[in-house]
Amino acid sequence: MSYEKLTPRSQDFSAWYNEVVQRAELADYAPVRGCMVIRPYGYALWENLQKELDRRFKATGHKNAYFPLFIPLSFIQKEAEHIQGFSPELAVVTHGGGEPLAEPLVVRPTSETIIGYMFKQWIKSYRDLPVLINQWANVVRWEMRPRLFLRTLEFLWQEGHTAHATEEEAEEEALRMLNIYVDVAQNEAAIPVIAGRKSESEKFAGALRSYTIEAMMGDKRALQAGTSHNLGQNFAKAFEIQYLDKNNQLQYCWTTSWGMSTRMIGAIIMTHGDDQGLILPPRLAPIQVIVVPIWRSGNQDEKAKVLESVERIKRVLGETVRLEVDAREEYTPGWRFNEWELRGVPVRIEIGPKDIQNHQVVLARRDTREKITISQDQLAERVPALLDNIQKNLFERAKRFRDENTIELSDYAKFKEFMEGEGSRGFVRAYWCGSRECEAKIKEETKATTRCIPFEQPKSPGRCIYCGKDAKEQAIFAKAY
RNA sequence: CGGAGAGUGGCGCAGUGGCAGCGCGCUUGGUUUGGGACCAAGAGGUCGCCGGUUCAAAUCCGGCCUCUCCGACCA
Repeated sequence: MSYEKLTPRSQDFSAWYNEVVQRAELADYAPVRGCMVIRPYGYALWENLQKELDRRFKATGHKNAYFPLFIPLSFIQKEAEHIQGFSPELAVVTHGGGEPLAEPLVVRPTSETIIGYMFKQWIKSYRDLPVLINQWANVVRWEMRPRLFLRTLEFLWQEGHTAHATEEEAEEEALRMLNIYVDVAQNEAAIPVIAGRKSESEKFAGALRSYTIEAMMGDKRALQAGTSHNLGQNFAKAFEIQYLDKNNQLQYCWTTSWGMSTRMIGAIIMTHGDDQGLILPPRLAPIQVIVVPIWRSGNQDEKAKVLESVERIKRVLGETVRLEVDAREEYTPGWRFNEWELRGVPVRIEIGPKDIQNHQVVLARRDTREKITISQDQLAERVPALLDNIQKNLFERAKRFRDENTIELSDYAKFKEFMEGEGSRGFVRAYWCGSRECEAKIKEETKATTRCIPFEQPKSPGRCIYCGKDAKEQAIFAKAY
Protein backbone atom coordinates (compact mmCIF):
# COMPACT_ATOMS: atom_id res chain seq x y z
CA MET A 1 0.00 0.00 0.00
CA SER A 2 1.37 3.34 -1.00
CA TYR A 3 1.86 6.32 1.30
CA GLU A 4 0.53 8.66 -1.27
CA LYS A 5 -2.48 10.70 -0.34
CA LEU A 6 -5.69 10.25 -2.25
CA THR A 7 -6.50 12.78 -4.94
CA PRO A 8 -8.79 15.25 -3.14
CA ARG A 9 -12.46 14.89 -4.01
CA SER A 10 -12.75 18.54 -4.94
CA GLN A 11 -9.81 18.35 -7.32
CA ASP A 12 -10.87 15.37 -9.41
CA PHE A 13 -13.93 13.47 -8.26
CA SER A 14 -13.57 10.51 -10.59
CA ALA A 15 -9.87 10.05 -9.84
CA TRP A 16 -10.77 10.17 -6.15
CA TYR A 17 -13.52 7.62 -6.70
CA ASN A 18 -11.32 5.16 -8.58
CA GLU A 19 -8.54 5.44 -6.03
CA VAL A 20 -10.90 4.89 -3.12
CA VAL A 21 -12.45 1.81 -4.68
CA GLN A 22 -9.09 0.22 -5.29
CA ARG A 23 -7.18 1.32 -2.23
CA ALA A 24 -10.01 0.48 0.15
CA GLU A 25 -9.93 -2.95 -1.50
CA LEU A 26 -13.55 -2.91 -2.53
CA ALA A 27 -12.81 -3.92 -6.10
CA ASP A 28 -10.14 -4.20 -8.73
CA TYR A 29 -10.03 -4.10 -12.49
CA ALA A 30 -10.29 -7.44 -14.25
CA PRO A 31 -8.29 -8.29 -17.38
CA VAL A 32 -11.37 -7.72 -19.55
CA ARG A 33 -12.39 -4.14 -20.30
CA GLY A 34 -15.33 -3.04 -18.24
CA CYS A 35 -15.22 -6.01 -15.90
CA MET A 36 -14.30 -5.85 -12.25
CA VAL A 37 -13.42 -8.16 -9.41
CA ILE A 38 -15.37 -7.47 -6.25
CA ARG A 39 -12.89 -8.08 -3.46
CA PRO A 40 -13.83 -9.59 -0.10
CA TYR A 41 -14.32 -6.23 1.62
CA GLY A 42 -16.55 -4.95 -1.17
CA TYR A 43 -18.41 -8.23 -1.34
CA ALA A 44 -19.06 -8.18 2.41
CA LEU A 45 -20.66 -4.78 1.95
CA TRP A 46 -22.80 -6.19 -0.86
CA GLU A 47 -23.79 -9.16 1.31
CA ASN A 48 -24.97 -6.82 4.05
CA LEU A 49 -27.06 -4.91 1.55
CA GLN A 50 -28.38 -8.18 0.15
CA LYS A 51 -29.45 -9.34 3.59
CA GLU A 52 -31.45 -6.18 4.18
CA LEU A 53 -33.17 -6.38 0.81
CA ASP A 54 -33.77 -10.10 0.95
CA ARG A 55 -35.31 -9.86 4.42
CA ARG A 56 -37.77 -7.25 3.19
CA PHE A 57 -38.62 -9.17 0.02
CA LYS A 58 -39.45 -12.25 2.03
CA ALA A 59 -41.44 -10.25 4.54
CA THR A 60 -43.62 -9.06 1.66
CA GLY A 61 -44.26 -12.56 0.41
CA HIS A 62 -41.64 -13.00 -2.29
CA LYS A 63 -39.70 -16.19 -2.86
CA ASN A 64 -36.26 -16.56 -4.36
CA ALA A 65 -35.68 -18.62 -7.48
CA TYR A 66 -33.07 -18.85 -10.17
CA PHE A 67 -33.45 -18.62 -13.93
CA PRO A 68 -30.79 -19.39 -16.55
CA LEU A 69 -28.10 -17.04 -17.80
CA PHE A 70 -28.78 -17.83 -21.46
CA ILE A 71 -31.87 -16.61 -23.21
CA PRO A 72 -32.88 -17.47 -26.79
CA LEU A 73 -32.44 -14.36 -28.92
CA SER A 74 -36.01 -14.73 -30.16
CA PHE A 75 -37.29 -14.18 -26.60
CA ILE A 76 -35.72 -10.75 -26.39
CA GLN A 77 -37.28 -9.87 -29.72
CA LYS A 78 -40.82 -10.64 -28.64
CA GLU A 79 -41.46 -7.36 -26.91
CA ALA A 80 -40.90 -4.55 -29.39
CA GLU A 81 -39.72 -1.80 -27.08
CA HIS A 82 -37.66 -4.25 -25.08
CA ILE A 83 -35.52 -5.38 -28.00
CA GLN A 84 -35.11 -1.80 -29.15
CA GLY A 85 -33.88 -0.74 -25.74
CA PHE A 86 -31.52 -3.61 -25.17
CA SER A 87 -30.19 -4.74 -28.54
CA PRO A 88 -27.25 -2.30 -28.62
CA GLU A 89 -25.89 -3.71 -25.41
CA LEU A 90 -26.42 -7.42 -25.77
CA ALA A 91 -23.69 -10.02 -25.47
CA VAL A 92 -24.63 -12.85 -27.83
CA VAL A 93 -23.33 -16.40 -27.83
CA THR A 94 -23.15 -17.80 -31.35
CA HIS A 95 -21.08 -20.94 -30.79
CA GLY A 96 -21.23 -23.79 -28.33
CA GLY A 97 -19.16 -26.93 -28.14
CA GLY A 98 -17.27 -25.81 -31.21
CA GLU A 99 -20.41 -25.68 -33.37
CA PRO A 100 -22.44 -22.70 -34.52
CA LEU A 101 -25.73 -22.57 -32.62
CA ALA A 102 -29.03 -22.98 -34.46
CA GLU A 103 -30.32 -19.97 -32.57
CA PRO A 104 -27.99 -17.46 -30.93
CA LEU A 105 -28.23 -17.16 -27.16
CA VAL A 106 -28.27 -13.86 -25.39
CA VAL A 107 -26.48 -13.52 -22.09
CA ARG A 108 -29.28 -12.02 -20.01
CA PRO A 109 -29.27 -8.25 -19.73
CA THR A 110 -32.34 -8.70 -17.51
CA SER A 111 -34.76 -11.59 -17.21
CA GLU A 112 -38.28 -10.40 -18.01
CA THR A 113 -38.42 -12.51 -21.14
CA ILE A 114 -37.26 -15.86 -19.84
CA ILE A 115 -39.28 -15.41 -16.67
CA GLY A 116 -42.28 -14.39 -18.76
CA TYR A 117 -41.89 -17.61 -20.71
CA MET A 118 -41.87 -19.65 -17.51
CA PHE A 119 -44.78 -17.70 -16.03
CA LYS A 120 -46.80 -18.76 -19.06
CA GLN A 121 -46.20 -22.40 -18.13
CA TRP A 122 -46.98 -21.91 -14.49
CA ILE A 123 -49.99 -19.65 -14.54
CA LYS A 124 -53.35 -21.10 -15.57
CA SER A 125 -55.90 -19.81 -13.10
CA TYR A 126 -56.63 -16.76 -11.01
CA ARG A 127 -55.89 -19.10 -8.12
CA ASP A 128 -52.22 -19.20 -9.22
CA LEU A 129 -51.91 -15.48 -8.74
CA PRO A 130 -50.09 -13.48 -7.64
CA VAL A 131 -46.72 -15.01 -8.45
CA LEU A 132 -44.06 -13.20 -6.45
CA ILE A 133 -40.50 -14.10 -7.38
CA ASN A 134 -37.09 -12.63 -6.87
CA GLN A 135 -33.75 -13.75 -8.15
CA TRP A 136 -30.21 -12.85 -7.17
CA ALA A 137 -28.15 -12.94 -10.32
CA ASN A 138 -25.50 -11.48 -12.55
CA VAL A 139 -26.48 -9.76 -15.78
CA VAL A 140 -24.47 -8.54 -18.74
CA ARG A 141 -24.85 -5.30 -20.65
CA TRP A 142 -22.21 -4.29 -23.15
CA GLU A 143 -21.78 -0.71 -22.02
CA MET A 144 -19.75 1.87 -23.89
CA ARG A 145 -18.06 3.52 -20.98
CA PRO A 146 -17.67 1.39 -17.89
CA ARG A 147 -17.01 2.66 -14.41
CA LEU A 148 -16.25 0.61 -11.29
CA PHE A 149 -19.52 -0.42 -9.60
CA LEU A 150 -21.56 2.18 -11.48
CA ARG A 151 -21.48 0.66 -14.90
CA THR A 152 -19.67 -2.60 -15.60
CA LEU A 153 -20.30 -5.11 -18.35
CA GLU A 154 -21.34 -7.66 -15.80
CA PHE A 155 -22.99 -6.69 -12.57
CA LEU A 156 -24.76 -8.31 -9.65
CA TRP A 157 -28.27 -7.44 -8.67
CA GLN A 158 -31.59 -8.76 -7.63
CA GLU A 159 -34.50 -8.69 -10.01
CA GLY A 160 -37.99 -9.16 -8.75
CA HIS A 161 -40.65 -10.42 -11.16
CA THR A 162 -44.29 -10.67 -10.31
CA ALA A 163 -47.54 -11.47 -12.06
CA HIS A 164 -50.96 -10.26 -10.94
CA ALA A 165 -54.61 -10.57 -11.86
CA THR A 166 -55.34 -6.87 -12.01
CA GLU A 167 -53.73 -3.63 -12.98
CA GLU A 168 -54.33 -2.22 -9.51
CA GLU A 169 -52.49 -5.10 -7.87
CA ALA A 170 -49.53 -4.73 -10.20
CA GLU A 171 -49.40 -1.02 -9.58
CA GLU A 172 -49.59 -1.56 -5.85
CA GLU A 173 -46.76 -4.10 -6.07
CA ALA A 174 -44.50 -1.82 -8.11
CA LEU A 175 -44.97 0.95 -5.57
CA ARG A 176 -44.57 -1.37 -2.59
CA MET A 177 -41.18 -2.50 -3.90
CA LEU A 178 -40.09 1.02 -4.67
CA ASN A 179 -40.87 1.87 -1.07
CA ILE A 180 -38.64 -0.96 0.05
CA TYR A 181 -35.84 0.58 -1.98
CA VAL A 182 -36.51 3.93 -0.36
CA ASP A 183 -36.38 2.26 3.05
CA VAL A 184 -33.13 0.40 2.34
CA ALA A 185 -31.42 3.35 0.68
CA GLN A 186 -32.33 5.78 3.44
CA ASN A 187 -32.29 3.64 6.55
CA GLU A 188 -29.51 1.21 5.71
CA ALA A 189 -27.26 3.03 3.26
CA ALA A 190 -28.05 6.46 4.76
CA ILE A 191 -28.62 7.83 1.28
CA PRO A 192 -31.51 10.28 0.94
CA VAL A 193 -33.48 9.63 -2.23
CA ILE A 194 -36.23 11.22 -4.23
CA ALA A 195 -38.90 8.74 -5.23
CA GLY A 196 -40.88 9.33 -8.35
CA ARG A 197 -41.93 8.29 -11.80
CA LYS A 198 -39.63 8.12 -14.82
CA SER A 199 -40.53 10.13 -17.91
CA GLU A 200 -41.64 8.23 -21.03
CA SER A 201 -38.20 8.49 -22.59
CA GLU A 202 -36.37 7.44 -19.43
CA LYS A 203 -38.56 4.50 -18.53
CA PHE A 204 -37.55 0.85 -18.80
CA ALA A 205 -37.73 -0.64 -22.28
CA GLY A 206 -41.09 -2.38 -22.37
CA ALA A 207 -42.61 -0.92 -19.22
CA LEU A 208 -45.92 0.81 -18.85
CA ARG A 209 -44.52 2.97 -16.06
CA SER A 210 -41.15 3.04 -14.34
CA TYR A 211 -40.56 4.27 -10.84
CA THR A 212 -37.19 5.25 -9.51
CA ILE A 213 -35.26 6.48 -6.55
CA GLU A 214 -32.73 9.17 -7.37
CA ALA A 215 -29.82 10.18 -5.17
CA MET A 216 -27.36 13.04 -5.31
CA MET A 217 -23.70 12.10 -5.29
CA GLY A 218 -20.87 14.13 -3.74
CA ASP A 219 -20.18 15.82 -7.07
CA LYS A 220 -23.84 16.87 -7.27
CA ARG A 221 -24.66 14.52 -10.10
CA ALA A 222 -27.69 12.25 -9.94
CA LEU A 223 -27.57 8.50 -9.64
CA GLN A 224 -30.50 6.16 -10.15
CA ALA A 225 -30.28 3.87 -7.15
CA GLY A 226 -33.17 1.49 -7.76
CA THR A 227 -36.11 1.05 -10.08
CA SER A 228 -39.47 -0.62 -10.07
CA HIS A 229 -41.59 -1.11 -13.15
CA ASN A 230 -45.23 -1.67 -13.78
CA LEU A 231 -44.95 -3.64 -17.01
CA GLY A 232 -48.66 -3.50 -17.69
CA GLN A 233 -49.66 -6.34 -19.99
CA ASN A 234 -46.79 -5.77 -22.43
CA PHE A 235 -44.79 -8.82 -21.46
CA ALA A 236 -47.90 -10.86 -20.65
CA LYS A 237 -49.07 -10.31 -24.21
CA ALA A 238 -45.66 -10.99 -25.73
CA PHE A 239 -45.35 -14.24 -23.79
CA GLU A 240 -49.03 -15.12 -23.53
CA ILE A 241 -49.13 -15.14 -19.78
CA GLN A 242 -52.85 -15.78 -19.34
CA TYR A 243 -55.19 -17.07 -16.69
CA LEU A 244 -58.83 -17.97 -16.40
CA ASP A 245 -60.70 -15.65 -14.09
CA LYS A 246 -63.65 -16.53 -11.86
CA ASN A 247 -66.02 -16.10 -14.79
CA ASN A 248 -64.07 -18.56 -16.90
CA GLN A 249 -62.76 -15.72 -19.03
CA LEU A 250 -59.20 -15.83 -20.36
CA GLN A 251 -57.26 -12.77 -19.15
CA TYR A 252 -53.75 -11.47 -19.58
CA CYS A 253 -51.71 -11.02 -16.42
CA TRP A 254 -50.28 -7.73 -15.23
CA THR A 255 -46.59 -7.99 -14.42
CA THR A 256 -43.94 -5.99 -12.59
CA SER A 257 -40.19 -6.07 -12.26
CA TRP A 258 -37.84 -4.25 -9.93
CA GLY A 259 -34.13 -4.20 -9.31
CA MET A 260 -31.32 -2.90 -7.20
CA SER A 261 -27.70 -3.62 -8.03
CA THR A 262 -24.09 -3.44 -6.88
CA ARG A 263 -24.27 0.10 -8.17
CA MET A 264 -25.53 0.93 -4.68
CA ILE A 265 -21.99 0.40 -3.47
CA GLY A 266 -20.88 3.15 -5.81
CA ALA A 267 -23.66 5.30 -4.40
CA ILE A 268 -22.48 4.71 -0.86
CA ILE A 269 -18.92 5.63 -1.78
CA MET A 270 -19.91 8.79 -3.64
CA THR A 271 -22.50 9.95 -1.12
CA HIS A 272 -20.50 9.67 2.08
CA GLY A 273 -16.79 9.53 1.24
CA ASP A 274 -14.33 12.33 1.95
CA ASP A 275 -10.70 13.19 1.26
CA GLN A 276 -9.58 10.55 3.77
CA GLY A 277 -11.43 7.88 1.79
CA LEU A 278 -14.49 5.80 2.35
CA ILE A 279 -17.11 6.41 5.02
CA LEU A 280 -19.41 3.45 5.44
CA PRO A 281 -22.83 3.64 7.05
CA PRO A 282 -22.62 1.59 10.25
CA ARG A 283 -25.59 -0.58 9.37
CA LEU A 284 -23.90 -1.92 6.26
CA ALA A 285 -20.22 -1.65 7.20
CA PRO A 286 -18.46 -5.04 7.13
CA ILE A 287 -16.39 -3.83 10.07
CA GLN A 288 -18.21 -1.44 12.37
CA VAL A 289 -15.50 -1.04 14.96
CA ILE A 290 -11.77 -1.40 14.50
CA VAL A 291 -9.66 -1.70 17.61
CA VAL A 292 -6.13 -0.32 17.31
CA PRO A 293 -4.01 -1.34 20.28
CA ILE A 294 -0.86 0.64 21.01
CA TRP A 295 2.18 -0.25 23.10
CA ARG A 296 5.88 0.47 23.31
CA SER A 297 7.93 -2.24 21.70
CA GLY A 298 10.15 -4.23 23.91
CA ASN A 299 7.80 -3.63 26.79
CA GLN A 300 6.27 -7.08 27.01
CA ASP A 301 4.42 -6.29 30.18
CA GLU A 302 2.72 -3.30 28.62
CA LYS A 303 1.85 -5.26 25.49
CA ALA A 304 0.31 -8.03 27.59
CA LYS A 305 -1.82 -5.55 29.51
CA VAL A 306 -3.03 -3.81 26.38
CA LEU A 307 -3.90 -7.08 24.68
CA GLU A 308 -5.69 -8.24 27.78
CA SER A 309 -7.88 -5.13 27.63
CA VAL A 310 -8.47 -5.74 23.95
CA GLU A 311 -9.76 -9.20 24.82
CA ARG A 312 -12.12 -7.63 27.30
CA ILE A 313 -13.38 -5.19 24.67
CA LYS A 314 -14.01 -8.10 22.33
CA ARG A 315 -16.00 -9.89 24.99
CA VAL A 316 -18.08 -6.82 25.75
CA LEU A 317 -18.78 -5.73 22.18
CA GLY A 318 -18.12 -8.79 20.03
CA GLU A 319 -21.69 -10.04 20.24
CA THR A 320 -23.41 -6.80 19.40
CA VAL A 321 -21.15 -5.13 16.85
CA ARG A 322 -18.99 -6.29 13.96
CA LEU A 323 -15.58 -5.71 15.49
CA GLU A 324 -12.03 -6.44 14.40
CA VAL A 325 -8.65 -5.87 15.98
CA ASP A 326 -5.64 -4.55 14.11
CA ALA A 327 -2.69 -5.48 16.29
CA ARG A 328 -0.10 -5.49 13.53
CA GLU A 329 3.21 -4.47 15.02
CA GLU A 330 4.83 -3.65 11.70
CA TYR A 331 2.64 -0.58 11.32
CA THR A 332 2.67 2.45 13.55
CA PRO A 333 -0.59 3.57 15.13
CA GLY A 334 -0.74 6.54 12.77
CA TRP A 335 -0.46 4.27 9.77
CA ARG A 336 -3.23 2.04 11.03
CA PHE A 337 -5.49 5.02 11.80
CA ASN A 338 -5.14 6.23 8.25
CA GLU A 339 -5.62 2.79 6.79
CA TRP A 340 -8.93 2.16 8.55
CA GLU A 341 -10.15 5.63 7.79
CA LEU A 342 -9.42 5.01 4.13
CA ARG A 343 -11.49 1.86 4.40
CA GLY A 344 -14.36 3.71 5.99
CA VAL A 345 -14.76 1.90 9.32
CA PRO A 346 -17.27 4.00 11.28
CA VAL A 347 -15.68 3.75 14.73
CA ARG A 348 -12.11 3.23 15.85
CA ILE A 349 -11.17 2.31 19.37
CA GLU A 350 -7.66 3.36 20.34
CA ILE A 351 -6.27 1.72 23.42
CA GLY A 352 -2.73 2.26 24.72
CA PRO A 353 -0.72 2.50 27.95
CA LYS A 354 -2.33 5.82 28.96
CA ASP A 355 -5.80 4.33 28.58
CA ILE A 356 -4.93 1.23 30.52
CA GLN A 357 -3.71 3.39 33.35
CA ASN A 358 -6.94 5.41 33.42
CA HIS A 359 -9.24 2.50 32.60
CA GLN A 360 -10.43 4.31 29.49
CA VAL A 361 -10.45 4.06 25.69
CA VAL A 362 -10.45 6.62 22.93
CA LEU A 363 -13.32 6.44 20.44
CA ALA A 364 -12.69 8.07 17.07
CA ARG A 365 -15.68 8.52 14.81
CA ARG A 366 -15.08 8.38 11.09
CA ASP A 367 -17.77 10.80 9.97
CA THR A 368 -16.56 13.83 11.94
CA ARG A 369 -13.09 12.47 12.85
CA GLU A 370 -13.82 13.59 16.38
CA LYS A 371 -12.23 11.74 19.31
CA ILE A 372 -13.93 11.07 22.61
CA THR A 373 -12.41 9.48 25.69
CA ILE A 374 -14.72 7.21 27.65
CA SER A 375 -14.40 4.84 30.58
CA GLN A 376 -14.05 1.19 29.61
CA ASP A 377 -17.16 0.48 31.67
CA GLN A 378 -19.21 2.56 29.23
CA LEU A 379 -18.25 0.61 26.11
CA ALA A 380 -21.31 -1.61 25.92
CA GLU A 381 -23.58 1.38 26.10
CA ARG A 382 -21.66 4.07 24.25
CA VAL A 383 -20.39 2.20 21.19
CA PRO A 384 -23.75 1.01 19.82
CA ALA A 385 -25.18 4.45 20.54
CA LEU A 386 -22.31 6.05 18.67
CA LEU A 387 -22.87 3.79 15.69
CA ASP A 388 -26.53 4.81 15.61
CA ASN A 389 -25.55 8.41 15.89
CA ILE A 390 -23.12 8.12 12.96
CA GLN A 391 -25.77 6.40 10.88
CA LYS A 392 -28.17 9.28 11.52
CA ASN A 393 -25.54 11.92 11.01
CA LEU A 394 -24.51 10.49 7.65
CA PHE A 395 -28.08 10.56 6.45
CA GLU A 396 -28.71 14.08 7.74
CA ARG A 397 -25.47 15.34 6.29
CA ALA A 398 -26.21 13.86 2.87
CA LYS A 399 -29.76 15.21 2.97
CA ARG A 400 -28.55 18.68 3.88
CA PHE A 401 -26.03 18.54 1.05
CA ARG A 402 -28.69 17.51 -1.41
CA ASP A 403 -31.17 20.13 -0.27
CA GLU A 404 -28.53 22.84 -0.37
CA ASN A 405 -27.80 21.87 -3.95
CA THR A 406 -31.38 21.65 -5.12
CA ILE A 407 -32.98 24.71 -6.57
CA GLU A 408 -36.49 25.41 -7.81
CA LEU A 409 -36.55 27.37 -11.07
CA SER A 410 -39.18 28.71 -13.43
CA ASP A 411 -36.97 30.68 -15.79
CA TYR A 412 -35.22 28.73 -18.54
CA ALA A 413 -32.39 31.23 -18.88
CA LYS A 414 -31.56 30.67 -15.21
CA PHE A 415 -31.89 26.94 -15.72
CA LYS A 416 -29.40 27.01 -18.56
CA GLU A 417 -27.02 29.12 -16.57
CA PHE A 418 -27.30 26.70 -13.64
CA MET A 419 -26.46 23.71 -15.81
CA GLU A 420 -23.66 25.41 -17.72
CA GLY A 421 -20.12 24.12 -17.79
CA GLU A 422 -18.48 20.88 -16.87
CA GLY A 423 -19.64 18.93 -13.86
CA SER A 424 -22.87 19.54 -12.04
CA ARG A 425 -24.24 22.18 -9.75
CA GLY A 426 -27.07 20.05 -8.52
CA PHE A 427 -30.74 19.28 -8.95
CA VAL A 428 -33.30 21.60 -10.44
CA ARG A 429 -36.97 21.28 -9.62
CA ALA A 430 -39.03 22.76 -12.38
CA TYR A 431 -42.43 22.47 -13.97
CA TRP A 432 -42.43 20.43 -17.13
CA CYS A 433 -45.31 19.98 -19.56
CA GLY A 434 -44.48 16.32 -20.04
CA SER A 435 -43.66 16.50 -23.72
CA ARG A 436 -40.84 14.52 -25.19
CA GLU A 437 -39.81 17.52 -27.28
CA CYS A 438 -39.18 19.83 -24.35
CA GLU A 439 -37.33 17.09 -22.51
CA ALA A 440 -35.12 16.37 -25.52
CA LYS A 441 -34.37 20.04 -26.11
CA ILE A 442 -33.43 20.57 -22.51
CA LYS A 443 -31.13 17.59 -22.65
CA GLU A 444 -29.55 18.79 -25.86
CA GLU A 445 -29.01 22.31 -24.62
CA THR A 446 -27.97 21.63 -21.03
CA LYS A 447 -27.02 17.93 -20.77
CA ALA A 448 -29.50 17.69 -17.92
CA THR A 449 -32.09 14.91 -18.07
CA THR A 450 -35.32 14.40 -16.21
CA ARG A 451 -34.40 12.19 -13.31
CA CYS A 452 -37.93 11.69 -12.11
CA ILE A 453 -41.28 13.25 -11.58
CA PRO A 454 -41.36 13.19 -7.79
CA PHE A 455 -44.39 11.81 -5.99
CA GLU A 456 -44.28 14.85 -3.77
CA GLN A 457 -45.61 17.74 -5.80
CA PRO A 458 -46.59 21.31 -5.02
CA LYS A 459 -50.32 21.90 -4.69
CA SER A 460 -50.72 24.16 -7.67
CA PRO A 461 -49.87 23.62 -11.34
CA GLY A 462 -47.40 25.86 -13.19
CA ARG A 463 -45.82 26.56 -16.56
CA CYS A 464 -43.30 24.38 -18.36
CA ILE A 465 -39.76 25.64 -17.85
CA TYR A 466 -39.05 25.17 -21.55
CA CYS A 467 -42.17 25.94 -23.58
CA GLY A 468 -44.16 27.90 -21.02
CA LYS A 469 -47.31 25.88 -21.59
CA ASP A 470 -49.41 24.58 -18.74
CA ALA A 471 -47.67 21.95 -16.67
CA LYS A 472 -49.34 19.82 -14.05
CA GLU A 473 -46.16 18.56 -12.45
CA GLN A 474 -42.60 19.36 -11.56
CA ALA A 475 -39.67 17.17 -12.55
CA ILE A 476 -36.18 16.86 -11.14
CA PHE A 477 -33.57 17.75 -13.73
CA ALA A 478 -29.89 16.93 -13.30
CA LYS A 479 -26.77 15.71 -14.95
CA ALA A 480 -26.66 12.04 -14.21
CA TYR A 481 -24.33 9.07 -14.08
C1' C B 1 -17.74 5.29 -32.11
C1' G B 2 -15.52 10.69 -31.61
C1' G B 3 -11.76 13.61 -28.46
C1' A B 4 -7.47 13.35 -24.87
C1' G B 5 -3.75 10.61 -22.26
C1' A B 6 -0.94 6.30 -20.96
C1' G B 7 1.56 1.34 -21.61
C1' U B 8 9.26 0.36 -18.39
C1' G B 9 9.81 -4.64 -11.39
C1' G B 10 3.53 -5.32 -7.29
C1' C B 11 2.20 0.32 -7.50
C1' G B 12 3.75 5.38 -9.03
C1' C B 13 7.24 7.26 -12.29
C1' A B 14 12.34 8.80 -14.67
C1' G B 15 15.07 7.41 -18.66
C1' U B 16 15.61 11.00 -26.84
C1' G B 17 20.45 5.51 -29.77
C1' G B 18 25.51 2.73 -26.08
C1' C B 19 25.60 -1.46 -18.48
C1' A B 20 17.50 -0.67 -17.25
C1' G B 21 17.07 3.24 -12.94
C1' C B 22 14.43 5.97 -8.72
C1' G B 23 10.52 6.31 -4.87
C1' C B 24 6.95 3.38 -2.42
C1' G B 25 5.68 -1.61 -1.47
C1' C B 26 7.82 -6.79 -0.65
C1' U B 27 11.69 -10.26 2.18
C1' U B 28 15.39 -10.71 6.26
C1' G B 29 17.81 -8.60 10.64
C1' G B 30 17.80 -4.65 14.10
C1' U B 31 15.94 -0.09 16.42
C1' U B 32 10.87 1.96 16.83
C1' U B 33 5.17 2.62 17.86
C1' G B 34 -0.88 8.02 20.74
C1' G B 35 -1.88 10.64 13.15
C1' G B 36 1.09 7.40 7.13
C1' A B 37 8.85 5.61 11.77
C1' C B 38 14.19 4.60 10.83
C1' C B 39 18.86 1.90 9.60
C1' A B 40 21.15 -2.12 6.98
C1' A B 41 21.16 -6.14 3.62
C1' G B 42 18.24 -8.53 -0.24
C1' A B 43 14.47 -10.40 -3.94
C1' G B 44 11.99 -8.77 -8.07
C1' G B 45 12.26 -6.57 -15.46
C1' U B 46 11.42 -11.00 -22.43
C1' C B 47 10.74 -2.01 -21.27
C1' G B 48 2.38 -3.86 -24.37
C1' C B 49 2.84 -6.92 -29.23
C1' C B 50 4.69 -7.56 -34.39
C1' G B 51 7.83 -5.83 -38.04
C1' G B 52 11.60 -2.31 -39.85
C1' U B 53 16.13 1.11 -39.57
C1' U B 54 21.05 0.59 -37.12
C1' C B 55 27.39 -2.15 -35.40
C1' A B 56 23.79 -1.18 -31.38
C1' A B 57 16.61 0.23 -29.99
C1' A B 58 12.89 1.15 -23.86
C1' U B 59 14.58 5.28 -26.99
C1' C B 60 13.94 6.25 -34.22
C1' C B 61 10.05 4.52 -38.16
C1' G B 62 5.46 1.60 -39.54
C1' G B 63 1.47 -1.32 -38.00
C1' C B 64 -1.44 -3.53 -34.22
C1' C B 65 -3.34 -4.32 -29.20
C1' U B 66 -4.82 -2.78 -24.40
C1' C B 67 -6.20 0.45 -20.48
C1' U B 68 -7.79 5.13 -18.26
C1' C B 69 -10.24 9.89 -18.64
C1' C B 70 -13.91 13.26 -21.32
C1' G B 71 -18.45 12.85 -24.74
C1' A B 72 -22.83 9.85 -27.22
C1' C B 73 -25.49 5.13 -24.48
C1' C B 74 -26.80 3.09 -19.73
C1' A B 75 -28.71 -0.13 -13.36
